Amino acid sequence: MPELPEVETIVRELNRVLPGKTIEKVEVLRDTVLRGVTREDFQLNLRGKTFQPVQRRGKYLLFPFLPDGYLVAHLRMSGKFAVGGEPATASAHLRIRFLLGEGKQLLFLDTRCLGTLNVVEHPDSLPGIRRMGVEPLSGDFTEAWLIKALSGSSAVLKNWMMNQQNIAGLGNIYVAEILFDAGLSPLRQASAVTPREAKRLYRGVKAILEKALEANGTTISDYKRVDDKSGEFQEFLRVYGKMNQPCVVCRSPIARIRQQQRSTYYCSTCQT
DNA sequence: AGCGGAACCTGTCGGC
DNA sequence: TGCCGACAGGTTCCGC
Repeated sequence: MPELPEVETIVRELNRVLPGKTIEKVEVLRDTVLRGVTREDFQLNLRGKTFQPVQRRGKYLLFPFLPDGYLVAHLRMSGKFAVGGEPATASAHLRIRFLLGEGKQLLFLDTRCLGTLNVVEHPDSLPGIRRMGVEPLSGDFTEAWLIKALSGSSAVLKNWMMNQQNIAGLGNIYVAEILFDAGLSPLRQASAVTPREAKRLYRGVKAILEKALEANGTTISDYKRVDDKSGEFQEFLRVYGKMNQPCVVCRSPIARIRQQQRSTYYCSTCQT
């Protein structure tokens, strides 16, 4: 489900309510969302902890606690957070409930149960975070970096963009939209992308992510923000999910192919 | 190194 | 109506 713009939107919304709130009780309704930590340790570690500002790294949410330790969450395909008033929430997909006092609560819901929650001393103890690539909205992400990184890879361009060890936080929707924006075929070899093309790609990454962030992310089927509102970027999608629909630029039908067991949508005329 | 396949789960949709 | 396969904003492990 969520990629960088969705996770960043959720982080911002959690930060409007969570900091300063203290966890009085943790209810685990589904053990399997806990990774590398037992239910007992999870509850013991978090009880009494006070939330600080939430952070994001790639698609991970980081909840730091003082004097040390982090709750680390990954939403995978269908995970969601919700902040509720009264504990009347009777969703069949409620997996973890954090009671915060005064009737307030933080809920973790996940239809498919692929999402994960973890408690660690430091986020880098998780390989997925330790090996995370550059943050595309940070100053570390530059044209020069992208040109060099692409030239040193033997991967196919779509796969390279999806790899979190290269650029952090991109996923199936935004890679499709970025490659369309840049006019580059998802089937290209990364190393064959010219510096001129890499600059287009760089601008595409920035432009698409910034616009998606401004729109609070994309709601296709069930992504919901913390307050249960939807994102609006789906109004701006040009290729993702548009199989056989006319390309907005050249009117030829959008193609769907398979790459790494995922659907890739693109215009074979505009993207070369 | 990088890719395909399978696995982790649940739900929905389209076709027969 | 019911069954069955395909598909879904993700990641990881295994084998070639």
